[in-house]
Amino acid sequence: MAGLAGVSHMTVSRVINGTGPVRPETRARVMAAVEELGYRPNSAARALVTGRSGTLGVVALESNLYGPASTLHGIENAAREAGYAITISSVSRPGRSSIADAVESLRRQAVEGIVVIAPHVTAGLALAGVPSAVPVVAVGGGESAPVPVISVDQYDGARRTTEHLLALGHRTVWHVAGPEDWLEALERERGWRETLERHGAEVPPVIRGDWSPASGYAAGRTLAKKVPAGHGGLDAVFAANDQMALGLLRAFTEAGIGVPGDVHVAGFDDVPEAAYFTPPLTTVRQDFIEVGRRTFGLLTERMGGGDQHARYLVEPELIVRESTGPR
Amino acid sequence: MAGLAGVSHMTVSRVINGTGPVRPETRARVMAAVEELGYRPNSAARALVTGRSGTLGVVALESNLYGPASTLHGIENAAREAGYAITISSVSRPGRSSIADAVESLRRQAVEGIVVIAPHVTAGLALAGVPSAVPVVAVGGGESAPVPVISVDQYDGARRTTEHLLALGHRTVWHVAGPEDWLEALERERGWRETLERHGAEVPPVIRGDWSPASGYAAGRTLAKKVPAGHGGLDAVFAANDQMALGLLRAFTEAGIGVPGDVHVAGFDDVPEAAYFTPPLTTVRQDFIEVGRRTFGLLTERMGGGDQHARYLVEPELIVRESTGPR
DNA sequence: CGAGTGAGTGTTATCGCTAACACTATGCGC
DNA sequence: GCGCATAGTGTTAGCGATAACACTCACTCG
Repeated sequence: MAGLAGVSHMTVSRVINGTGPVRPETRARVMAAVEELGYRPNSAARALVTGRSGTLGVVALESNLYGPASTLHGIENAAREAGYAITISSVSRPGRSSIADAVESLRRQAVEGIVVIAPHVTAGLALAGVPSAVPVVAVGGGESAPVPVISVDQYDGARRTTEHLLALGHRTVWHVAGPEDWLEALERERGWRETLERHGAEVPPVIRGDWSPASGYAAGRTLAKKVPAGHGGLDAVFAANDQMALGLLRAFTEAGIGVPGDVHVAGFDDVPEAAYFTPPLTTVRQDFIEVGRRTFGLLTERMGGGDQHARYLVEPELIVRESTGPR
Repeated sequence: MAGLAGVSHMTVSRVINGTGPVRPETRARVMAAVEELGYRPNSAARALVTGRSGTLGVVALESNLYGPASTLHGIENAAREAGYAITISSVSRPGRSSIADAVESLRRQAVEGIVVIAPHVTAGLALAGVPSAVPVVAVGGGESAPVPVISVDQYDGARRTTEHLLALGHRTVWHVAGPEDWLEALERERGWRETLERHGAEVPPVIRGDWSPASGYAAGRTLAKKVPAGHGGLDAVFAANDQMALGLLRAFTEAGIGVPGDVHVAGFDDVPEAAYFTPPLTTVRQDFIEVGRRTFGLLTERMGGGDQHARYLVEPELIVRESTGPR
């Protein structure tokens, strides 16, 4: 390689990295040789000597859930723009040890920083146990995590939705919550509960689902059976995500309960399908691109020695559609 | 490190990799030192000397589309089980050059093999232009690609669906296709068309969407306007994915056309929501875990010098639900 | 009982690159 | 015309690991 261009390997390095002065004609000769030989610098050797791998690690949940998956895309985007490669360590079942394992395996990959997409309550604990020679930031992670955290303001999204439903004149709002071990589920539930309390509305018992349409469907059947629709009975239901809202809609349809005629329903996430449900679903949109950008920003800051306890909240947006429309 | 354990660095290497004989007590001393120092072998150094990075690259589409995203999970799974790390190079807009770029950037990362999730017609071309010092396999890629290809048998899925609809007594079946530059869309369309022809049914003009619910909705409005429902008019519609089918359902509902009462509708993908659409959707399920496993298998085979032109088809499964149920 | 064997460990070279410094030629200021 | 800066290039060392081989024992075997 250096031979073909008639220069030392050092000059090749300079040309490729754009470091140091090189005479234009020399540069051209080197480039030509690079082209001819299809030369590609060995990233391992470079990483070895510079101590920088140019790679970020992401611990992600292996699921198609809209939120986590979109967050991942947002981060990928930001990292790619900044010239970082991304290696993914996905976790099929989140938990203390699996997250710790994933982080460990990324550290072995010599990543320069780690993003943990950790919507679980256990994630904070897991991160607490991780020695952090490598900078770590969490997305949607626990308050208690000893690392910077970026989240969408789930509480506020739930507050807005609940207030929207109350403003429609309902006595109260039922809630189909997500799993107890998901922070987002807890935050949404808290936002809903405290909003009801603040408005002096009765707080009905929570019905818990697992994010799946099936669990929403089950919740819908329970509600349809237990609570007579309308007239101060079942007026409004806020589901913690759109998939469960879909299950609700299905159950209500089967039970002959009309939406929005008899009941108002709202979801959370604004999946692409939500606008085409029957009826189109009122829901909460989260800006995952922004989340990704912020996350990456915090990570680079952290790599530069920034604050361990930074917190950043992204505001969500309420999207009103027919499912909470006029009757 | 070696000092603390009172051995040479070579013995440490042997303990960590389990190569060569080491006396149990020596091993224990080394392990203790590793533990105490939190020592982690430097992967760059190892990669440099062994020439193996332990990393696979995946070129993926940056989208939440169910198929590609699930395929990615399937591959991650298989790779993780085999102890490979995964680095992702995602492509926001697929095309010849962007795919070539992504492959290039992965090669610079010194990955040992590359999987291209390439549902585009251009992907085959892009791969043709890639010098393959690194083994490459494609998922859902073009027939013409000069690399091994794993796909779900889209043609067969479409055939089964179309035959199912014809068996319900319809004169013909309309088709809402995916974008022309997606191979899967073309295969599904071909399966539909040829099945109609084989049964001597008239082939209505294709309505083309872009996978989105919005495009399905637009298609539904067009159909509802142009073709009177039932009685040898609009009887059955096969949408190339579930999201578009959802749009169809929405449009039909708005137009007062009942499903399955007036029209039968089928989709493709079996997204988790499909069973909870109104009505629950008949669709085609693809086994992405199997696809991932096969893909990884072909890749390792290829890394060992296997056939360049291997092809593997995974059979899909028709899931019948209410949307093509009794009227 | 000497040679051979294999377990257990150390020594050295090397992977491909960049950092650091060394060297040469050219141009500039005074 | 002499020193001195600077452009442009080369030389050398070393990143942290493994491969390959060398070495030392202890033990077996004929």
